Amino acid sequence: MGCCGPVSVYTPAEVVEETGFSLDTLRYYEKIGLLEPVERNAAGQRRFSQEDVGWLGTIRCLRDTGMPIAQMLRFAELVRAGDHTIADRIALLEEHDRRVEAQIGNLTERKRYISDKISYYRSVL
Amino acid sequence: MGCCGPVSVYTPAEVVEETGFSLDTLRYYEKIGLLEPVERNAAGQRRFSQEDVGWLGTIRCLRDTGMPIAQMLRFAELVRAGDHTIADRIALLEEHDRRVEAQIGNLTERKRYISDKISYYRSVL
DNA sequence: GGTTGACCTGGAGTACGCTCCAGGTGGGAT
DNA sequence: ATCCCACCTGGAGCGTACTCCAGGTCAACC
Repeated sequence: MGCCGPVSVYTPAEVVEETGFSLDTLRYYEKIGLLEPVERNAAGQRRFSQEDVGWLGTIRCLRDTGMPIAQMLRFAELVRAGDHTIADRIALLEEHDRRVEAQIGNLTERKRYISDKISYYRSVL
Repeated sequence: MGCCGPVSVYTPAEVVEETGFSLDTLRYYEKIGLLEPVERNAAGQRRFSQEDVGWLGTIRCLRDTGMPIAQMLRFAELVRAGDHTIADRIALLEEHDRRVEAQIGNLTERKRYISDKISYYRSVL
């Protein structure tokens, strides 16, 4: 924020708490470049920025909707490359959005089959 | 069916076509017991029954809604064990049904976040 | 009756996404 | 000062669900 205010910084434990990712997963994400190299304190321990935590929120959303890591990596690269990639980011997210929609449709349909099966079993009892 | 009519029988290729599972997957499912030992012709080649194909349809539905193989195996065992397991089958399917519902809810919520992100990016362009 | 292609088996390998471990350092409360 | 616990690294291991392969057999059509 300002030049003098305390910039919010998170310890690994805090980020685990806030994002729901395990510490191992956070290190893994950093290792593969899904997370940019995280700041360290004098002892070499990670100190995550507010921005890191926000980005992890995005990651969480994409992961939970089934985006493979490889594609998240591509998205991360677009984000890092700057504003001229915004159209590409939109394209990527729109494609993903369509896949999520398809997933929801699929699940909804399959759920009907399961419910029917349950009804059938109930009728047999 | 009758004692003399042709019982419908499917070659591996036909089952692949109808179920969308690969031949390797079908063999794998048989190996782990998700499919009961499939009938063979004189040469040892599989000849799937109508029942097998129907069961594979159920498997497809459960798989596509994210049921792990271990749980499908438990379900398969219940089915094989006979009618006295129907209450257990209902319980299993109901629990799965709730998970599917939760999945749909989750996806729907996440999808909103993604759509919002797209809108944001659009507004920036 | 010869060729092509579907199918067979057992077992190894792959892809993905973490998760765990050993061995070690540093911070911070008492 | 001491102790404990969080954290560090590099690398190995794991769980899930297939997928592929080599080497071989049979069927079916020309």
